[in-house]
Amino acid sequence: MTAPGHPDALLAPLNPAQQEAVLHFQGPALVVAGAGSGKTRTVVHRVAYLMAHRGVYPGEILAVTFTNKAAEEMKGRLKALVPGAGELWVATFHSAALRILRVYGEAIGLKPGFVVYDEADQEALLKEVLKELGLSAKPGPLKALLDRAKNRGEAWEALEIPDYYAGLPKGKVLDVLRRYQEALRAQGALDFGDILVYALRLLEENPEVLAKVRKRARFIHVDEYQDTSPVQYRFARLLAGEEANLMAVGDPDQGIYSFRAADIRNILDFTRDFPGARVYRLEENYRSTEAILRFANAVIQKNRLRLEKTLRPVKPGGEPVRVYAAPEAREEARFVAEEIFRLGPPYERFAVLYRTNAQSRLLEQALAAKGLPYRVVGGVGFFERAEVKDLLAYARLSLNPEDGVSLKRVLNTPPRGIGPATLARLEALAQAEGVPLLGAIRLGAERFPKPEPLRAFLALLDELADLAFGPPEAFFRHLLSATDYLQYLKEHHPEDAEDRLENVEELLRAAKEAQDLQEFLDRVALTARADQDGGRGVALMTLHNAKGLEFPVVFLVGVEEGLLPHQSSLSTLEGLEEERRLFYVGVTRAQDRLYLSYAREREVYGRREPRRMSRFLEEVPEGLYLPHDPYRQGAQPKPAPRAQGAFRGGEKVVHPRFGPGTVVAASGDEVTVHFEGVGLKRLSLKYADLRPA
DNA sequence: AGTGGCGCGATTTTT
DNA sequence: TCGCGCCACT
Repeated sequence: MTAPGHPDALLAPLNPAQQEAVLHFQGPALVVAGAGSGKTRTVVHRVAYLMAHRGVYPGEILAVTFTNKAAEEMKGRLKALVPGAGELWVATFHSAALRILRVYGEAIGLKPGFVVYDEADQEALLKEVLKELGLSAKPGPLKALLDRAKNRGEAWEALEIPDYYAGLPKGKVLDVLRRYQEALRAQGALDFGDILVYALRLLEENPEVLAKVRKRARFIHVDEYQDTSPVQYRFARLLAGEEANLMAVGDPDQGIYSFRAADIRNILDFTRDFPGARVYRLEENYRSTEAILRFANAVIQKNRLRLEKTLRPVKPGGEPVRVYAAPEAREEARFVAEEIFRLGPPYERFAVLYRTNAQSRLLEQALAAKGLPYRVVGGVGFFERAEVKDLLAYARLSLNPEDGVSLKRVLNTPPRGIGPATLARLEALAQAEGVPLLGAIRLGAERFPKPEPLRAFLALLDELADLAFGPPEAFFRHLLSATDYLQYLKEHHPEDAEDRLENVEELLRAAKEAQDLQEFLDRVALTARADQDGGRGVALMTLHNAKGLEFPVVFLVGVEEGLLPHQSSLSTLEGLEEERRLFYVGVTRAQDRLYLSYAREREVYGRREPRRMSRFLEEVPEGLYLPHDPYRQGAQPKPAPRAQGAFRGGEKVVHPRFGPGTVVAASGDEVTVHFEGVGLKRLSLKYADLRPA
């Protein structure tokens, strides 16, 4: 055993390739880390090593993760490993950028109370702009255009827009984009894309700010580097500066965010962009069994745009991958539920992965029908509930009275006699006087024949503004009582008032933990739907949300043409290859057991459509999986749980997870086995699928 | 001001 | 098939 202070303590648990990466000190480095190769572990140990043995202060280290959840996890692991880890800056690109903007944003003209608009707010504002310009077009495609421009850091003019887009001529499209951006600025609001664009501009235009931030980021790690967008790339590169103590970690085979302008060429070209970069390759896979890994390797091999690499299994053997062809989608879902029921608790070990959110419904129904507990990760999020959004809108408005989207949301919620007619008059007044909507309300409170509702509303806002800098919980408590909001919920949503009241309670609980309202709102804005998990039971999620996670048993459903690869991806090779990577990501989430399924018939928009097996599955050599026949398999209780006393001391056995081992002791249902490289494990024969070697 | 009926579009993925 | 927006009606 090595003393904790000794360098070896941080290296000992790692394989040689991981150790090399951990020992990397200065200059650029690329860690090509295959699925399940101990990527996070390596980064965590590298950070710890920098602190413990290279004299780097925690306050000089920045680690960028893909989600807030990943950031929390990394922080937790570091705290357990080294003292002083509390000072580390671990964040997503967006939260890091927002933090910079909160501190230094005034340098580029941002007002202190600026708000962050989420997708729904963004869409609401776009709709307003369209209405204002007298255009009828769908906000969706325009939003996609905005996102693309911002993620790439390009001006509108540089965008490739067809002559007609979203039903509008190109010139009008540009008008909308410009007007939208102007409206954001006027109300002191940033959308998601702006956060990075503004932060980048701030750093580019203000050398003294850049210098300060660089001091907090002398050593930078970027996780999931294959999914960085051009703006994120520039952000990281700018922070890294000449010294370029930048460690990029990722796997080109897992790049699945091109729709967010992520480009796997960022990782493929890393050594060109950062001359002299060292490359470390982690190809040993600790997660999946050999059977799963051989399947995964066969899948990804078909891609052309990639760096050649083959993951090597650490866990030999394993259950064969099973493929179930269901006659139709409901039966597919039933099969999943049945199989989970058969394998039994704990249910946290199961994940059901799918391409589109819409697929979750049948699965939820099937699981519920069997009484199995489940959680949908990243579905309609808590912070997207109407009642929660209402209360948050009041909060944003209290910090930033210019926020028109929030103002309109709460103006008549709960109803207080300021309906559509009044709103129209107010908007006309605002237009005529050239004042913001709130200003028009002030004027209206003087001039309108029925000013009381407006005056009462203004008085409410004043009260709330006074509380906006106090404890968030007190703010919300006052808001609830002043608006009689709970009563409003009970009256207007009698069917599900209980749920909604509970959500309000939950919001109050969350607010209690925040330091102030501003910090609370920022956190809410950047909390991904997938970040709020925590529940128990079978995990249901999209393939995108499954990135970075692992489960003992994985069901990947809807492995069929049109769904995976998705219909919309078929026109380009890049699109198709990204779908294949998505499939690969799903497959490599599985530790011990992997089930794939598809339906021969599925309802699409209420129409029954024939479907067929995904080309990705057809590409895989037949020997790498087993067709699953539920009428033979499912009828039997279990793949032979071994009878008690079936093993004797000294006997050689194989475990699907731990690999080969030797039985040390056996009594009744309990067996103690020594596994090579793992150590002693006590197993229950009822659950462990232990076999004679 | 609030409710109820009807028609149409939606589903790719999300920080 | 379903949820939302729009419109008409009370």
